[in-house]
Amino acid sequence: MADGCGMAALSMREVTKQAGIVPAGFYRHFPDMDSLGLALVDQVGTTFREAIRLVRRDQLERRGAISASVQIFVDFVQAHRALFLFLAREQFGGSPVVRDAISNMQQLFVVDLMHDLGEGNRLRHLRHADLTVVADLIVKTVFSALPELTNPSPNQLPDGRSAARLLEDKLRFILIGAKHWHGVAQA
Amino acid sequence: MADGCGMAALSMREVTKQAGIVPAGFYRHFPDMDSLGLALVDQVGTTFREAIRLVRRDQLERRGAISASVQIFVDFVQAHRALFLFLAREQFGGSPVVRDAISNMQQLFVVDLMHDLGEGNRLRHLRHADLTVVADLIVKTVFSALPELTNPSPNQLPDGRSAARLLEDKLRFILIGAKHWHGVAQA
DNA sequence: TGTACATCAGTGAACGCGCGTTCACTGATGTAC
DNA sequence: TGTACATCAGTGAACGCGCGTTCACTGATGTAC
Repeated sequence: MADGCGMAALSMREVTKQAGIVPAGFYRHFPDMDSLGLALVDQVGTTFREAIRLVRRDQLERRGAISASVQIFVDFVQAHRALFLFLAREQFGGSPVVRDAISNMQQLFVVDLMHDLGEGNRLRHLRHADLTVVADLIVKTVFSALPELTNPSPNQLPDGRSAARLLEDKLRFILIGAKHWHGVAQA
Repeated sequence: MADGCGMAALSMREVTKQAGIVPAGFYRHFPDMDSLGLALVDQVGTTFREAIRLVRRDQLERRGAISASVQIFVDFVQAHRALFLFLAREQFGGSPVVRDAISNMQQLFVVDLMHDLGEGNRLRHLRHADLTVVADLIVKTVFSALPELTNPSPNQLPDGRSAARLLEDKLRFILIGAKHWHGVAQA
């Protein structure tokens, strides 16, 4: 998958060849390719949560700025590049069952993030529904930055800006918006 | 493709069967599946631009609110569901050449949007680089909302909130953030 | 310590199938004179 | 108006190939007694 396409373009025989076993050996591990996909979603979910834990710990211990959090996350993503590449590719394009699994995982992150945001002082004025929107926006923004972040040549973004810096500024815009949000009446 | 997966899971023979011609007939129209993909990107690009034109005209004539713009866009997407479904699926998961084409198209939208945002009065305080970030954030947010917007059962979002309403609020947060942004010193 | 048995990842051969691609063809439509 | 020719979307048969899946098998490792 490192070459370019998603799992759909990958045959079971290619997987076994890469793994160094005979095609029939695949069935000793998974009944079909969808199960492999689900196992990978599980793995990337665990890894992602580990990254979140790192960021959160940094926030607690050092009250770190956004830029520090993003840097921690980006480094983590690049250290597990293959796994996050899988996530980036399959989040929309994968088979329905894999896509659903990723979507569920994403929803868990949104709920977690809502709690985190709600506990701080800066966003106390947001109602539950508003927090949902902000958390969903942040999570989707991070997910849609994954293709750039997993790109091995990270300097090809317009403006010469790095992918990490771009994500950082986006989050800043969102959080400033959340800070100045005063309910639906604003519409 | 309406069933669930992306183009990668689609064989050329299935396409011809759906089109009602014999497999060999495919080559009268495209040399390979990638060319079909590029043609579809072209088509969805034209359609997308038409949607943008509609929204922009509404903004000029009626100084419409965000909610009106989003509604126009969402209606348009649902009227061309199959095409935007293709866009949603292939934006990350497609073959490299299709993905690049979509990414280029996206970049054109960002540039256009930067001009639009820069011409208004509300965001005059943003520098060029800041405008880039906001425009990119908005475009990516809209693109990542496409899977929900093209979903035939749009009421399955958490909170009972409609996909259109969710997108609307996200854009509001972003624009409020942009309005209150005061340069990198804010970091 | 030694023997008998269970477990299980990996083997290798075989199967039927749908795939992409080729080719010479047909037959309708449009155009030149 | 009529004839000759060019164009070109679609045909149908055929090809070799990689695919997913099956099966009885091997042989290493772990466990019971």
